[in-house]
Amino acid sequence: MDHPPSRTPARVKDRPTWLISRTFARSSGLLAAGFESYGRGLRSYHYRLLAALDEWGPASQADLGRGTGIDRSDVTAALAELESRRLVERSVDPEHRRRNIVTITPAGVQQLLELDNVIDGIQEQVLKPLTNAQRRQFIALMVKLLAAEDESSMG
Amino acid sequence: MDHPPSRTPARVKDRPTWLISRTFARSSGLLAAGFESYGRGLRSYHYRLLAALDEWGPASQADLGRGTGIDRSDVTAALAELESRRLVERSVDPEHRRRNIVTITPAGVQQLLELDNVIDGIQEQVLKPLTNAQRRQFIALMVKLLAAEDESSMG
DNA sequence: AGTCAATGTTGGTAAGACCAACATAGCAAA
DNA sequence: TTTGCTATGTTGGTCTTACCAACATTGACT
Repeated sequence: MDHPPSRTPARVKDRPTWLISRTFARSSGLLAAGFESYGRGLRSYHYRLLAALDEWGPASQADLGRGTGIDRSDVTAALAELESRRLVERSVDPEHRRRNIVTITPAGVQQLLELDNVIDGIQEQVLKPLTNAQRRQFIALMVKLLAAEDESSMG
Repeated sequence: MDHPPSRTPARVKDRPTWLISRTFARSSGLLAAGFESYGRGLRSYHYRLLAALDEWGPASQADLGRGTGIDRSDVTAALAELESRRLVERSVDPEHRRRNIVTITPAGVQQLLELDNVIDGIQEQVLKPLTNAQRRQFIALMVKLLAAEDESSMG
């Protein structure tokens, strides 16, 4: 899943960028293991797309891409896989025949709920070393760290 | 560099694993931009290897791999690039002719110092939204989060 | 001497995040 | 209305990080 260094150079090991990358490696390793075991071959793109469809209702592929931050071409590929598993349906928008309307199916909703459970369990594993107060702090700090990004992407 | 989602599904956006992945995207984006502008074509593998050589002295490729957490095959490739830039030298270990002894050159040390400056500047950019106290908290929380991993990799 | 582990190398894979180019569809300005 | 721009979905790439498998060679242990 991940080969952590056994010592790590001193100039590297306390730098925030390094800690962030190790934290990400740990988190994404656990996530990958979870998808591997319980995700039926789906990955994070699929999960994000199912979640977006469930929460925002039917949407075009371009809108899904913009909403989830996934590139149009990757949306196409991921939706093809979801469609082949009958988790979503694609139909041509009658008002704009170039556009597809993507809808989540009942089976897709079911799959999404299962993935929700798996992913919730992984949050717990990732944060296990922290107390509840520390978890809240950690989350709040990341939200603050990312607020600038959100603002800039609004414009 | 990174296409942040414009909305992000609710079930995704507050999960720690998501925040961690966005934080990493931001951090590694800034890092990549820094390497792009000032790194003369080097990337993080090169930096980690130079740092390891500078701090621990000459080492075999296998030791470098274990010490830095970089796979043997990736060490080979990265060292070849460093060698072609005369930032490291490789010579056969007389006591074990299968093994290479890798040494950082003065030019390599020089390059490492330049990269140090670039990377230090990026720490500042990454943490900019946080106060000093928050930065310390954030770092401490990640260290705690990763402590378990370090223990397990010792055994 | 024979087996086994370590070393460096080649070549491959996978996910995530990108980009360029294309045909088609609709819109808007000329 | 024709021309030109933009949006859409699709195909087919690239790149980085992180892996794994296989191989010949080398040395060490039995």
